[in-house]
Amino acid sequence: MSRHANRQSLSTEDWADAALDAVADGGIDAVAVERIARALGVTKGSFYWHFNSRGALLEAALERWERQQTEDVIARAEMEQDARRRIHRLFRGADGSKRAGQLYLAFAAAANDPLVGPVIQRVNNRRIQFMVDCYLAMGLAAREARQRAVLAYSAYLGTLQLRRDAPETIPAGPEFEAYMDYVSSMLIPGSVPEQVGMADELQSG
Amino acid sequence: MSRHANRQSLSTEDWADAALDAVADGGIDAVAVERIARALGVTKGSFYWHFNSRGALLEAALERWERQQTEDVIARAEMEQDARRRIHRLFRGADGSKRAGQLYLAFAAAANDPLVGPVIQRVNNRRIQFMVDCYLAMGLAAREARQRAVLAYSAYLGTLQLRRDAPETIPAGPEFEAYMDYVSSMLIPGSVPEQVGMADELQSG
DNA sequence: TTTACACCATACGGTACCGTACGGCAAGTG
DNA sequence: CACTTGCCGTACGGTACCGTATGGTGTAAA
Repeated sequence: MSRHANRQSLSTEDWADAALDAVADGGIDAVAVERIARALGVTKGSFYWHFNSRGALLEAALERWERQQTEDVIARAEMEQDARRRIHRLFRGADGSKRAGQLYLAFAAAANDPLVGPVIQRVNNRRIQFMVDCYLAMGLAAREARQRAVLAYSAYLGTLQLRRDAPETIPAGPEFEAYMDYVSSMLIPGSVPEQVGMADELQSG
Repeated sequence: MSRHANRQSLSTEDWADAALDAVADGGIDAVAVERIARALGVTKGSFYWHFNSRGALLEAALERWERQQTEDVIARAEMEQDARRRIHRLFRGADGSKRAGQLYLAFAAAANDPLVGPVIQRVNNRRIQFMVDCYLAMGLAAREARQRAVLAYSAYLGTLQLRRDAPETIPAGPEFEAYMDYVSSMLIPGSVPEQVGMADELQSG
């Protein structure tokens, strides 16, 4: 077969990656054994040698996604010392990795699935906790840190959704930069919105 | 049959409503002819008398949803003269009607569907435009009105999603009121947070 | 070379869908 | 009373799934 030229045999990681690809652009229902097998150039016979069921594949994909999601957060945290710049970078992430957003939205849409639910719950808690810690590091009180983190993360999720469902509503091109600065000025404390806005105008203009 | 006791025959609106119920708690894939027929106490024979295909039912459900969504926005607009209170009311809507949120999230999750995509795109545009108008009525400049509307609507969508996928992250009970006041203070201009919160407490109590 | 094992193909039974064909029944209409 | 028509049930073919059973093929050790 054509596969033999590239690779001797498939591993469970190959299947999990293919499942994540399927989720990214077809939702969780796209995790279908025969369909992914076709995409990998094999048949079901191969799949059921590596996995016991479709649920096992979904579990493997979820585990892989959660792990690299966690690593992503940790990497983001270690990359920036300044808590303010950490949050700013997080928001830019909503623009950058399109696939990450698609994966989250696809999994979140299937949150009632007993396999998916706990995972996206953990992911959400971890990410919100990450933002709470950022705000705490900026000197905010516990209560306002949590409030602001929840609001900021909500805005993040909503932006993810708008970029997918109504991209034309989000300012594009150079306007997008100004919008991002505006969002930062609203959600990152230590500066009055109007003042920040004018400062940004001066810097970008 | 048992249905005969209640109603002589079904109308297309009955089917569309049943389809919306299915969407609300099963996603768009729950719009299955035989399943909804069972829920209505009939068989496919009835369905294909009223509709030509499953797509036609989905179209009817979408049309119905968009219409009552539009009416909802208009009603909200006419209910409150003060633009500031209009937005405040919108955010409280994220708490109130659970079904509305489920419907939006379910449809949005299927935005790549050629039937669904244009509809949720129109709904999003209309709702954002509504908020832009609110901010304009408050005296904001066009540019900042749009930026703030997009941010506020993003936060709204994200809150919808968090309430479904990780309800424990959102402050509950009396804390929720404080959080809502906090959100309002962040997204509604021209007022110091504490003042808005106390004003609402006085009017509602 | 023979044997063992990892890896995969083929073939099958079962379910949940969609859509079609057609038959039946009650209410109205001439 | 005959006859249409709105509404629905039944039966069928077709597809896309899941999961199982079983056989085949290459590679590597014995």
